[in-house]
Amino acid sequence: MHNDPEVIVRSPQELIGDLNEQQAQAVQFRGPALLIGAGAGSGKTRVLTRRIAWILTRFGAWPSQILAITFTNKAAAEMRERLSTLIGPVAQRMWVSTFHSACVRILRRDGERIGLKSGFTIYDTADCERLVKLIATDFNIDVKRYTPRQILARISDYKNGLTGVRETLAQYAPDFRPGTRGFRIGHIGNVEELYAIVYAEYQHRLALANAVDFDDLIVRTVELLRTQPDVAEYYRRRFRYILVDEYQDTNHAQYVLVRELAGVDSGERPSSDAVGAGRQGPAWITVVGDSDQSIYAFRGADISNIQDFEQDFPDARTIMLEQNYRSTQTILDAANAVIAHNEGRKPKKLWTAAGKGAPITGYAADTAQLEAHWIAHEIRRLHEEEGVRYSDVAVMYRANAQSRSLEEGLIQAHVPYQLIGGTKFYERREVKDALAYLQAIVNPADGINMRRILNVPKRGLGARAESMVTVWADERGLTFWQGIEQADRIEGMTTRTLNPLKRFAAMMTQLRTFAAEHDRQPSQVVAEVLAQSGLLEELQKSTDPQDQSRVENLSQLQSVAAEYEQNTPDATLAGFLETTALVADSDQLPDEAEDTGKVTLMTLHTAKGLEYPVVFLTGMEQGTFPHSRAMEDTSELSEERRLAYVGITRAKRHLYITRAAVRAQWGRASEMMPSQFLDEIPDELIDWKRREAGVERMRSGWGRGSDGGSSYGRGDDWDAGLDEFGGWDDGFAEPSYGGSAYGRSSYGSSSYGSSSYGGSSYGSSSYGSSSRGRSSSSAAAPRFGSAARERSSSSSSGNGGAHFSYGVSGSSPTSTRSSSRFGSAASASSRSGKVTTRRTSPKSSPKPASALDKDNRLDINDFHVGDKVSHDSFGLGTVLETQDKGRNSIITVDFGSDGVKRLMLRVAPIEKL
DNA sequence: ACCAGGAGCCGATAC
DNA sequence: GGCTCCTGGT
Ligand SMILES: Nc1ncnc2c1ncn2[C@@H]1O[C@H](COP(=O)(O)OP(=O)(O)OP(=O)(O)O)[C@@H](O)[C@H]1O
Repeated sequence: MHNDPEVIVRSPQELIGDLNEQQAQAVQFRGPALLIGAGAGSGKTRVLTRRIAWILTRFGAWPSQILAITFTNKAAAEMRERLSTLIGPVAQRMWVSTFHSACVRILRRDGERIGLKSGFTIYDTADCERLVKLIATDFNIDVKRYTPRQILARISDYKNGLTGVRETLAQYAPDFRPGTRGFRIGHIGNVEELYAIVYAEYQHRLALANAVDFDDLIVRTVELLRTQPDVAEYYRRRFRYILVDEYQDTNHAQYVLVRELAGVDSGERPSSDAVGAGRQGPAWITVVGDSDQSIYAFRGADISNIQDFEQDFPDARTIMLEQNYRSTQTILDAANAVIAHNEGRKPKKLWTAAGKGAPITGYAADTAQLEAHWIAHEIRRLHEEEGVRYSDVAVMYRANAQSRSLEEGLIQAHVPYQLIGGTKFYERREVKDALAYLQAIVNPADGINMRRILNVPKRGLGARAESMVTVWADERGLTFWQGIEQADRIEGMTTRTLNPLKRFAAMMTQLRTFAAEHDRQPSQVVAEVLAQSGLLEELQKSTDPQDQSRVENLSQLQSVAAEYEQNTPDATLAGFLETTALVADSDQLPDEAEDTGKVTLMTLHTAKGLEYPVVFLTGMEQGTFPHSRAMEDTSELSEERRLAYVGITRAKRHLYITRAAVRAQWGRASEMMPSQFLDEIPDELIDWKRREAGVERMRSGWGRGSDGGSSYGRGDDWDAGLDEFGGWDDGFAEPSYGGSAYGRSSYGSSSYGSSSYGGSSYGSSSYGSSSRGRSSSSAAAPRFGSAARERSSSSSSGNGGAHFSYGVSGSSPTSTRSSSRFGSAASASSRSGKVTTRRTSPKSSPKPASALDKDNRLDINDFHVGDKVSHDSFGLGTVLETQDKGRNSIITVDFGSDGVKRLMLRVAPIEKL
């Protein structure tokens, strides 16, 4: 055995001594293909880490021979961290990363071979949408009918399934040639034809722009390996052990990637004398996953990858882990009961030695606000009475939109929290603008980013200028940037446009020179861009209070760049941009050991792989969770159920499940029925603090109490007051609790900003993973103290330099106005579940008419000065003036307190009284 | 070319 | 409640 001298050799005892029988077997397993299948919390990740250490020390592998794939950057950093303690600092040099990061690395090295130049740009979803929109406009495609989103989803499906442009074209549009100028889509007999055409053009333009989208990172790497045998050979020799975590959420492209990297189909024979995978033959593959936790089908994850593993890989073995080390029996029972409702799965026997533990606590609130209120106060109670640390509590929800009311509840109760996900820092407009400059500098062929910045800040280069350059450049087969460079050769260009164009070109050239000279100091390039472009200046001059926080975001961007620079030995501008493209929500999560003193709020999806002593699953309602769009279809519903399973199994000791009887959405209130998942949990596991909401109780009649009412009583006194008095009628419009606490005062300061983006979110933790150690963010010592202080002080932790607070404005709470929407009762009893509840009107609009050809057929001549009219949003008004302009007639109405409005009659939602 | 205001459209989950 | 598109006016 030839161990890497830098690897600390661990004894078997150290590596498997504290594992159970199956775990130990999995760690030591010798063979080309191993699936560690297991239920939640059975130690899969732990086993995977130990197995890596085992391979290194017992099979004599070198760290460079290992490729370990995790689901998130965060998980990669954590695994690397654990490996460091096991085998020493060499771990930092190992390939432990997500599929995407690994592929970027491969493509940066060898992408040239398939036409990707080294500075290639990674488009995010917004960029891709812009590109599709551009194509759609060029091709005369009705984006109302075929939304860019829809088209992109289809393209993504193609890619995840490794279906290439050539195939789709051959099948659906054999005559189309991408890049044909002046192409217009005519009558499409077949939607597939349209998709195929856009897909082809989209790929064509990506190639011209030297850009890739997220899916391409995988797909093009597969292409690279498949078409360039010597490159494939290189990686096959190099990676002798490939390990993949969360294998149930891999898609087809990723599956093929693993196969290609491992050389499973190369037909090469393994060296017979090797202890492990040896030097030749297919690499040894270990995958880890739980089919019941597959929750990313919507982005192509294919559960059959894990289900068929044994058939797919020669000599594959499966080892099941069955002991759960995380949760109490009660929590496991609930999880098992729920997931048992999914059809066509192999039942698992998962057990725990932990004992029953506390019952699950249930709570049915009247509204989402009250749900949040109850949760917040319960968390505070746990903290104050039971000494639970805030950072040991997580609040989870199905969709990001739900976080708002929860945040408000927590703020009111002075519970410090940290929100993970939602709108991301790098997606903010000003940050995206600055990044677009950087992209355009690194890769001027990138037309999307170049176009984006052409007139940001305003330079008098609008749509006309843009299209003139585009047309001229297209005709000559040049890029947009080349068009700009040669703008003075464009005919018919006025000096009014030409001058700013030339200035723009000069500025960009200058910035490019600067960037080339300072490639190792991205932060300096950022600073230069901010100054030279005028981005900063425009915002600084602005009086809009929002722009103040935008300035701070930009300065934050600069400190992020500085930090990247410090933590990355071979820092480059392109490298920096790459890290910004690949950040995920989960990167905002605090480090494992860290006590932030804050409750964590996140979606169920981001919660995957995590664990918390106390978990709140919120919004347990039909339509919310399971989500309305997923309720019709069995397979989507199954996925929702798996998501519920994931959620439940995040809890170690205490699980809460809550729901609201009324939830505001689209500004309207809808009645929500209890989630069917609640019915699927055995009732005796749940201690309902409040089983029915006020509305529901009123309907089923007071006298009877709740439907079988086992545990109604205890703990009810607290909310009894709310129920009877604040709960339903008054309480909805204007909550009676807390007196005037609903007021603005508690929103003051920077609480929003610091809790969302502050702390380690975008500072240290984001970048630790990209290279070396995690920048010692351990400096952020846990602080306790008054909740309020905790919140406002947190913004200064971590990164040196600019802390930023993010606009407080516009986030004032609005108590939902109900306007009697639910007088018409669905007489269902509260726990009947199982039925679609939401009274949203069925979407049956066949052709959404564009606003252009919209006409309410009102005649201006029917209106006279002094007439009373009623407007959908402004209410009652008096006609002041009418202007007969035919189709574009204008009516001026005085709406009293809402002011005087000039309305276009054709589209105005008004009615003559 | 740019701004303001109005209307209508939507909206899951995310690398 | 939030975002984008549209319009008319500057
Ligand atoms: N042999 C063991 N002894 C004690 N604790 C263990 C053992 N194995 C795992 N654990 C603990 O159990 C918990 C769950 O482990 P881990 O996160 O690896 O599970 P998992 O299978 O990846 O879970 P999930 O699939 O739900 O994300 C962790 O807190 C881990 O430390």
